[in-house]
Amino acid sequence: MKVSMKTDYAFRVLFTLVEHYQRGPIPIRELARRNEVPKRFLEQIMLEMKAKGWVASIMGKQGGYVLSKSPDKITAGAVIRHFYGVLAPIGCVSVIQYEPCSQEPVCRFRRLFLDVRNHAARLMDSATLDSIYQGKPVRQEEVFNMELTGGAGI
Amino acid sequence: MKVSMKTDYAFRVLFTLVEHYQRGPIPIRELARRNEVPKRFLEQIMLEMKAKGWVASIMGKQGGYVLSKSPDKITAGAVIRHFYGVLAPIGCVSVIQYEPCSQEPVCRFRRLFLDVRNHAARLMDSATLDSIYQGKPVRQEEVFNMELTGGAGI
DNA sequence: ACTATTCCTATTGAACCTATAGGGTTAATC
DNA sequence: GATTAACCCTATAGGTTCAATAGGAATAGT
Repeated sequence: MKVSMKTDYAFRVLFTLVEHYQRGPIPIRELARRNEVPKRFLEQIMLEMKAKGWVASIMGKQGGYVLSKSPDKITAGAVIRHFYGVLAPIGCVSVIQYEPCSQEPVCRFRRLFLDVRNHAARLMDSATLDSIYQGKPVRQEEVFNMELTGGAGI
Repeated sequence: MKVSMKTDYAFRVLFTLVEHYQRGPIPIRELARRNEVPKRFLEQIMLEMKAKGWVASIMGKQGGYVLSKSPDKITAGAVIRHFYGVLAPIGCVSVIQYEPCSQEPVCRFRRLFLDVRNHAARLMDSATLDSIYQGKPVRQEEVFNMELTGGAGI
């Protein structure tokens, strides 16, 4: 998959807004500073998120951004799908961006990609900003433990 | 993830070689024709696969490529990891290409990406060319069925 | 010698990603 | 009503990666 910086930045900022849910707007300057995101770049990201209806803006002095939906109504899948475009590893197993392939009738590895896509989709779409926010941050040691206990290196 | 064309082409050709396992070499020209891969591009791919020890070459006239390992000894994970580089959705959950991130101590969505990575790794590394070859090709209808039965669009 | 093949390196063209830039609009505050 | 601090919009630059093409060298069967 390899998620883009835009997706990463979007998530960072969304969680800052979750923390301040219903406690007034936060200006881009502050969102950028806290999450180490280039301010000008973040402007574009915020406009996109506004268009998606995830955040609302208050213009003028003392303005800023607020979360415009309840944190349990925004899924990680929606965010990733918007900023990254598609989660399917290959076009022929994508539902929203299906691409025909001449090899389909004889293709042998499609099943595998379909399984990966389905699991990713299920996880991403059942995770909301709220449920993620409740969960504990993951430390790097757990990644290595995973490796030692059977997970393969990736 | 969005696997590269190189990965796609590599898989196509590998399965052609599986079909002909222990039945003599197949020239690139033929591999390219059958799998609709640009011949010159395939040359590079074959050289990489040779370096990885998956295929062997017979030079000169009547030459070509053969699978050099048993089909149950080559995993989909190995192929994807070589041609795509990394399956982890984000550097901070990658074992083989870990990238530090200043946000790690406060990051809330890492767990999700870690889960996606782990499941993908498990599937990819337990699937061999042989096991995939035994399975039936997947038709597009199944993808849409998945959509209707709860899988989200991706 | 001829021919069909693999081998190696370079380069091109396109697309995408990240970020920056310039200037316009809105509204609170003094 | 001027000032100021914020959002809004479009364009574009610089870098990287991907996909493919190109030219030719090495190898070996006939």
